[in-house]
Amino acid sequence: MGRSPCCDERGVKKGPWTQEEDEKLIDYIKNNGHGSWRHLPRSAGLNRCGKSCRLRWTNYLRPDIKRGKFTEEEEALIIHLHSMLGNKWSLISTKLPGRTDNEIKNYWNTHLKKKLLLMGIDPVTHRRRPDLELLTNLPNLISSSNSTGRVLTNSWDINAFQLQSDVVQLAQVQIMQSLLHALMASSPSSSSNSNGHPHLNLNTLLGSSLAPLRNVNNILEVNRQLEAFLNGSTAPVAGIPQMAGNYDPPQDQKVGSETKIDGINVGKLQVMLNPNTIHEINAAAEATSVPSLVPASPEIDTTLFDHHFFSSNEISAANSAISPPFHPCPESDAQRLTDPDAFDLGWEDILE
DNA sequence: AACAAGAACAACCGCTGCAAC
DNA sequence: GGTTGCAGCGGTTGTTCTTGT
Repeated sequence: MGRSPCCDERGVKKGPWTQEEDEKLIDYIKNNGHGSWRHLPRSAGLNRCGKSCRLRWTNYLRPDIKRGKFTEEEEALIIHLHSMLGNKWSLISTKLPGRTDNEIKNYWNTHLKKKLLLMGIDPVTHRRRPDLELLTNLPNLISSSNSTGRVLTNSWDINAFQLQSDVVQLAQVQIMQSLLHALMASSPSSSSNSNGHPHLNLNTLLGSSLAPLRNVNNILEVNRQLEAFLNGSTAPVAGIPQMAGNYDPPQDQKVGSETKIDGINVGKLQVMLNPNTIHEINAAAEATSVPSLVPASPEIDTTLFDHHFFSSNEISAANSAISPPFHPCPESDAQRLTDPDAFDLGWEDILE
């Protein structure tokens, strides 16, 4: 039943196009039009599938294609249109003459997405995300926190890091809060992943009954537990349930040298606190508790469609094309947060 | 100069919607 | 109404280029 994909044809060439192939295709279409893409390759003397010919023509060989860098105006327009349409690249490309959907899609994925993230804007929702802002600045924050050139050792060695700014501390507190708040929503899970690597399940580590971290004291305890965990020590800390299972890190992963799990320097994640600012941080942390979850994609609202760019017909067509509309929360994500089996985070996951 | 890592880009793959039969 | 063929779309992958060490 069904048809075989055109590209299943045996002996059909794949991969980059040669100049000779390009010329053949251009000549043929100039003289005959593309007609049926399926039959074009044979007629044009090309050993390619029709789909490949169509893609090559529409994305690169068409005479009306505009090459070169995107202008700032085009960038702004893409962002604007994406905020209204989502990943409807073909629709977006109709508003950028000479640009193909593929080109816009690639440009979005390689440039614009990162640009928005750096601005602290969620590229999916186009809303401001304070947590993202902080996370994307994490490398800078960490490097500034490590600017003294020494390896972080004792998190409660309060006087050890005088150069660390309060801003960095607050950022780290917020990051930890965000991460842990999410982790708290899950139940404990196994202590190793499918690769057999030990996994640091913070929920297990802290105990599921622990209230969400809302003040620095709790974060200090987390930090203490982390170090105990990394040192292979399971000595309980007052008020915090003992973690299940032991993790004995290799000698070169002990805290005090380069503390690593799966090659990632987790020591850098530790939260340093200056006692002089504890009260301020506490207050700030309280005020900047974990932002409420933002839907993975916004609900589409046709009233937002800019009539400067779209006719009424296009608006209704776009609206029907976006089917189903944006999902408030992907099921997989929701499951990740509630299903104890599905929720098995390693540091790589967290850092990602 | 050599190599590795990351970025950018081109092309492919699988799916969907639509029209013809 | 079901099947088939086709074009188009969006996600993903593979290759090439660039930059840093």
